Formats: sequence, structure tokens, C-alpha cells
Amino acid sequence: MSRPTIHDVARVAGVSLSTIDRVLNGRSGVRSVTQQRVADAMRELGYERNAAAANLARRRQDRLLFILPAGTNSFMRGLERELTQRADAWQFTSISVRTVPAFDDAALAEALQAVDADKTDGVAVVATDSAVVRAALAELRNRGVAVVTLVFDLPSSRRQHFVGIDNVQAGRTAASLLGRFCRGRPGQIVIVAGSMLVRDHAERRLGFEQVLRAEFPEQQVLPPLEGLDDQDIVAAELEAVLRANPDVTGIYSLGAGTRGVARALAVSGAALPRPSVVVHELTAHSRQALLDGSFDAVIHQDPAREIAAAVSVLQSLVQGRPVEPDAGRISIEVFLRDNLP
Amino acid sequence: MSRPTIHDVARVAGVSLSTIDRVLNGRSGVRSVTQQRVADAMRELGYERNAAAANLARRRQDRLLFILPAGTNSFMRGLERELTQRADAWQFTSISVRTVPAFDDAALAEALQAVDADKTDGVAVVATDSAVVRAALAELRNRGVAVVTLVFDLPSSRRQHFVGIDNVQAGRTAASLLGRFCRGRPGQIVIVAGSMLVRDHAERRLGFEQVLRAEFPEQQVLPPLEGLDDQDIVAAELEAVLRANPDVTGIYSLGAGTRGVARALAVSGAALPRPSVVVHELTAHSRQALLDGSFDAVIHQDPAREIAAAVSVLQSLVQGRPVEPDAGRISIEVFLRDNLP
DNA sequence: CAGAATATGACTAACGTAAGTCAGAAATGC
DNA sequence: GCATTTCTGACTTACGTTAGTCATATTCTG
Repeated sequence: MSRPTIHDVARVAGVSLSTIDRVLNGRSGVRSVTQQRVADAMRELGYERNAAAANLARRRQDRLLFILPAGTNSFMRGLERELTQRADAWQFTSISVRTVPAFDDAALAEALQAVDADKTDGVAVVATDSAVVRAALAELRNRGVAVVTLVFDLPSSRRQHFVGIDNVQAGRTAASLLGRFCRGRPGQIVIVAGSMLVRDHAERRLGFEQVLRAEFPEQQVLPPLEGLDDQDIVAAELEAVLRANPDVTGIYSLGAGTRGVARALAVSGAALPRPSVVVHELTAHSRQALLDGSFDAVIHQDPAREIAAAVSVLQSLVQGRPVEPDAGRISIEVFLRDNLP
Repeated sequence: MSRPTIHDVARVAGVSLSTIDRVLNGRSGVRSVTQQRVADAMRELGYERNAAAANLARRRQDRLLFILPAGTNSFMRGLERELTQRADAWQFTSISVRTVPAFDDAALAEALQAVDADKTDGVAVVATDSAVVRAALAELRNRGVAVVTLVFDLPSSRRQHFVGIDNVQAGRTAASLLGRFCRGRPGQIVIVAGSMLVRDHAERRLGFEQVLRAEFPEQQVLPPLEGLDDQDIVAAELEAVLRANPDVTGIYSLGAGTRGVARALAVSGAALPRPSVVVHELTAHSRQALLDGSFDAVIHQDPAREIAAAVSVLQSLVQGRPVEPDAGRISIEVFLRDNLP
């Protein structure tokens, strides 16, 4: 009636509990014929390991470390909040968080080197792209620690997985939306970036321009405005651009500094027909802007899902379980005023 | 170092394990002063019950039953697939599924009456709105079974929760999208419904017209086309409408029968500028239509999340845990070609 | 076919909690 | 202050699995 246990499997396979355990946990000293008999019995009974009991007996704690950039970036703070508030949502896993100065390769490399491999089973890191970081990351792997990159990837490094969204797709999604929003109204589109030095911003821009050029050629893409994720700079520069180009039909803000966009719109708005606006990251401010109609859509990645995926991937890596190739792929969410959570 | 256990709590509170157990599980026979001491000790130590060990010891199985409509509705089949494929993803929970003829009040009521209250702790039901169903549901509650409605709600019945999306919001979201897609091109919008008798279709239409009338008055909403969720009917009727109204700018398909929309577009397309299309439910067909450019957006609800939420809410109800009021609220997802999962 | 190497079995303690029994202690009523 | 009721403690078994020890059985090697 209830789920079969290893006792049932042992009885059916005609072997002892010890042998079942040896098979189940990949220990040595079992002939392949016996392994087969056990496997058959398991299949016949539909046995499934009781993970709760297993972890309880194993009393293992996967010790995971998250390394996040410090600073006021609301998405990073969202990740951190998720980690600290729900640190105990993951049974048999202890999670610690360390913050390092943002965009500081040396500091990040140092933090990676400082990881105590004897007290840490896995690390999730929001990476910056530089040689020292790559080297520190490789060394961490050599010391036997599982490593995944989070939010920002470091392809062709020795990280084992990436957890985050596909930023090219995110840019394409924004263009699909904005292009449709502006259809029939030829004009200019402004891209508000943080810094083109950041890989993910460059990727978003790439995807955005791919789609816009191919499918909405009536829109002219202005040179991107680098706001350094600072709302004051964004507000000032965007205001100037809007004044200089009276027929801007759309704005795509692909980094932070979204509050600056709202401010520039508030100042220069009123007169002209409001341009359509698509921004990244749902925050208190972008939510408000959606509600009052100054933004049209927000492209979002959910910090909770991101953290959950990172934990799950790291757990799999640490415990030697296979990881599905797209386990780290986070979905790109689209919010309008009417489907806000 | 590691998490405190009831042994630690007992030591700190200066009481025995038995007393801890009595407090923890709400058994009688503990003076309030003692309860307070135990509570204090727990808070001091930051004790959290090890759910895995507790369930293991309790060896309880929550027996949940899902009642779904039969038929070819791909969303319902998605729910069923999710349930059967991942029935063992929920530890300490056994899940069974029963299908009943779709839109058949009497059959549904009968199925509810046939539930064996001694072998079932909770029921999730895709409800239809009728007196017999309400009565059967109330009786099920009286027999001590927890009940939630799934996908279709039955407000003011004795169901304890609803798990699903807010259909008015879904309709509003569709209008926000479609209105923006069609901006600057005044014309007609066609609503393709299944049947206005189904509450959720009526709700979607309501939300859609609310937003469209208020914010996009340049679009004229044609009388809804009732396709009965049958792709042949939808194809034929929509084709006729498109022929009769050469300047249809947008189509909103709020039920099933989405394949019929694609067929009608393929036939009548080519010549006229293609209308913008927003439909519900991501299926193999709607995905294909997004990719080949005949649909612009798909409003979706994720069966996996829906099932997970239903299981979680039922578990809470059965075990007498509190349920957050919006635990059953499922997010309304928006997919374009470029953010398909 | 002996001796060595390898497989397997039997048994045990432990993980953190639940749930029971029973005896004894403390509080209460009168 | 005695009987009665109400609390509390000590102890036990169980849940399904891990992980160990040690003895014995089986297979391989030469």
C-alpha cells in the first residue's frame, strides 16, 4: 500500500540491506549481476528513495556560499534578501552570503581565493569578466569546490553552470514589445544603458537591435545613452535627448537607473505624445511607473527563482547528481500594469 | 554549530522531551507557564522543527484527489500530465486523479459525492458553476475533506481556497498588449471566445473590454465570436468576420480553439496587413504560431505552478497550518516569440 | 585446489521527531 | 491535609536510510 522501502527491495531481490545500500550509494564490491537484480527489483516495485530519511541519516549539510556585489543595485539586494530571509527553506543546506565591492575584479578574485575549501562545498558568484577572476575561479574548482555563476556569466571559464536569464533573448523580447508598441509611428528609439562594458548590457543591446533592425526598420535606433546606472545622469542625459529629438517613439532602459527615466519623462512629458517605455527589473519604482502609465512594460527576472535554481544546481553538483543542461535557465518575465504580481 | 533539536530545547527550557513534544504538537496537559518557558527556549535557540524527521516519524500520507474534466483541452491535459508525471515529487503525499465529462454538472456532483472521505484528506476540483456541484462540495466539506477549486473558481461556495489566475486581470493584460500593438491604427478588434457561459471566459472578456474601452477608444470591439472551443467553427466564423471587416486590427482569442485562429489567418492573410493577435495558453500550436509570426503574444498560466500551489494549499489545510490568503494566486505570464521557455 | 581476493550478509548505532505508556510530582478542591 | 485531578518526566519503539564492522560465502588466480 505505502511506498516500498529498501527492505522490500532487499526481499524481492533476495539480497541483504547492505547490498541494497551499496548499490544505491554507488559503493564498490557488488557484482554487476547482483546490481542488475537489485535494479530489476527496484523497477518492479517502483522503489523511490525517501530523500528525507536519507538526508536525515546522512546528516550532511551542503555548505553553500553566495558572493554578491555590494551597493544599491536593487536586483542584487533582492537576491540577498531572498537568501537571508529564506536561508532555512532549504533543508540540509547551510547558506552564507558575502558581499564584495561591485565591479571590482581584484576584490572579487580575493574573495574567491579566501574561500575555505574545507568549509565550503559550493559557491555561487555574480562574476565580473577578468583574468584574475577567471584564475581565482579555476583555482577554487581545483580545490574541490563546485562553482556556478549567477546573473552574469563567465563562459569558457571553469564554472560548472550558469544560473540566470539569456540576456540576448531579453533584449529581443524588449524589441518585440517596443517595436509593436511603436508600430505605425516611425521615429527614434532611445536605448538607455548602464555601461556597455558590462557583458549583459551589451548582450541585451545586441538582441534588441537584432530584432528592431530586422522587423521594425521604420524605427531609428539612436546611439545608446550610457547612464552608469545612476538616476541623476540618466535623467539629465535622457531629458537632453528627448528635447533634441521631438519624435522619439520608444525608450528601452536595459540597466538600472530606471528612476532617472521616470524623472526625465515627467519633466519633458505632457506636451508630446508620450513615448512607449520598456525597462528592466520590477522594483517599487518601476511598478509605480507601470501603474501611473509612464512605463508600458517591465522585463523581469525573479530573484526567488534565481536563488532557488542556484541552490538546486549547486546541491546537484555537490552531491554528484546529474544536472539537466538548462537547469539554470531562468525565464524572462514580462509585466504590464495589469499582470503585476 | 548545527541546528538545534528538541533535545537542546528541552535542556534549555529545563523540561523533558515529552513536554516539548506536547507543546510542539498542541497536545493537552501543559500549564501555560511551562508552554511559555518552552516557547522562550525555542526562540532563544532559534529552533526550527525538522520537517523531514517529523514527517518520517509521523508516517503520515496526505491523500489528495484531483478531479479534472476529461476531453482534449490542452490545458487540462497539461495539468493531468503534471500530476501523473510528478506524483512522487511530493514527499508524504499521495495523489490520485479522476476525470469526469467536461461541463457536466451532474457527473461532477456525482464524482464529488463518490469521494470516500475515509480515504481522502483533500480534493482539488476544476469546478463548474451549478447548484448540484455547490451542494456536493458543501457535503464533502461536512464529511471533513479539505476542498480547493482549481482553474475555475466557485466563489461563495464552501471551497476553502481557489488556485488559479485572476481572469479579469488576464483579460486586462491582453487588452493592454493588444491596444498598444494596434495603437495608431484605428479599426476593429475581434474577440474569439469559447462560450460566454463559462465564467472565466466571461471574466476575461470583461477585463479586456474594460481596458480597451477606457484606454484605446479608437478601437471598435466587434461582438464576440463564440467558437465553442472548436477549431473548425472558430476557423470558419473568424474567416467570415475577417472577410466582412477588412480593417480588423486585432484579434483576442480567450479560450481554446486557437488552432482555428491560426487557420483563418493563414487563409485570409497575405493580402491585408496582418492583424495583431493575442491568444491564451501556450501549446505546441500557439508556440509555432508565435515563431512563424502569425501570433504576437500568448497569455499563459503554468500548469506546473498551478499544481504545485494546489498541493501546497491542500497540504496546509489538511495539516491545519495557516494558509496565506494569496497562496493560490497564479501569475499571468506573457510570452512573445523571444522569451519562449 | 589451495590461497587470495572479492562479494555478500548480519548486525548495529545514529539522524530528529512522533507517539505511546506509566509512574511520580505538583497543583487543586474541599 | 487528604484525595483528586492535572502536569511532567523517563523511557521505549518506530520511521527509512546511512554507514560502519566483522564474519562468512563465493569467485577468481595460478
